[in-house]
Amino acid sequence: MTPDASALLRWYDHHRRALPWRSLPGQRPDPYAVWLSEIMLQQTTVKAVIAYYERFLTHYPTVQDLAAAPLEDVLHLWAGLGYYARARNLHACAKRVSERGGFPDTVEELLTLPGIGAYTARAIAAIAFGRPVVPVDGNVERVTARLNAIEAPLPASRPLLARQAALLNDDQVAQSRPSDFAQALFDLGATICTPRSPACLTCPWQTSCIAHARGITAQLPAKQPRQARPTRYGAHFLLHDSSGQILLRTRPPTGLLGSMDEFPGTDWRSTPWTDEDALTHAPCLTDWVRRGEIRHVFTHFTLYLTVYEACLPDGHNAGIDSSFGTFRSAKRAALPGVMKKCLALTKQTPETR
DNA sequence: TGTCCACGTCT
DNA sequence: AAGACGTGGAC
Repeated sequence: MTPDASALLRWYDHHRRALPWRSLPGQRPDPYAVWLSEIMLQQTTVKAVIAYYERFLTHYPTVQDLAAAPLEDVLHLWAGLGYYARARNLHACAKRVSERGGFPDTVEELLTLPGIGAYTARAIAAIAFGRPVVPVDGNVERVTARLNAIEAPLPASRPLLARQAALLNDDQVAQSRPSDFAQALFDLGATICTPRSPACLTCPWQTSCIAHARGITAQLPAKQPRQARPTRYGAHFLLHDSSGQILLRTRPPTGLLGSMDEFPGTDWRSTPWTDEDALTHAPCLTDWVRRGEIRHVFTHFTLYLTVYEACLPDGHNAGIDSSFGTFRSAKRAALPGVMKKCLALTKQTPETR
């Protein structure tokens, strides 16, 4: 049976989270703000997003401002948030939206924009434009799996979960407040129906939850075990010049860390490097100091990097091949988290960064 | 230390 | 259409 949308909305009216991209009750939301927040929230927690969201809005108050900015600047602002294809798509999407004079207000049209898929199209349509659709994110999947006690493991159960989630909308009350209903589902998943130890005692849908009745809430949704993450190894070289700049290069525009900056280094292979072996890939022959090792976990592999550092005496930077990059300010670079970890191992003082 | 969260989109 | 794609925090 369909759970009671009224009960959820009553709960939401009292317990909604105050988030920077949420307009006050009764206020019309800014589609730009909704879109920006939804792109940032893909695969990323609210806590991590808030500071980035505020900085983006300060730098680019409108979608036209964002569209007019160089991609470099956008990537610099995004650096550290991860999944950098989102930033590249964000910029491309801003240009499209700016050209067409605003965001489209239907799921179908939203789906044609870069970086907007099934979830985000529905989230924007519901939250910004009041379309009666249910965006299905990880929260909603979890709520749905529990409400219906769906024991089949993800990802195979995904289509079924999406169909069940759509049924939540078979309720006049839900359809009368699509924006609040969608956000109420997110908040329920984030604060009550949490992955571990859900707070069923205070859940507005407790009485219609089959998993709760059966006592299997914490085990749902079931997941297919993931395969082990392989390990890779590399070495990177942090070379300072006499003016406090550092040797940096920009990665290729697609693929892993696409268009982001990095310190020159070896490739990332499945066997460790010896110092001797790694140093043959250094940008120049000099007194390299081994600063240590960092560990970084990507989605599909774990990476160990050895970090070497050296300072180039005056007037020696001309001898470095351009394939190793150029001397630039690390502060202004678009450094992904893994490169920031390398930088943190160096001996330089914070103000030189 | 290692596992999970974390579907979200694109190719 | 299965795999690529980051990060940080909870436990």
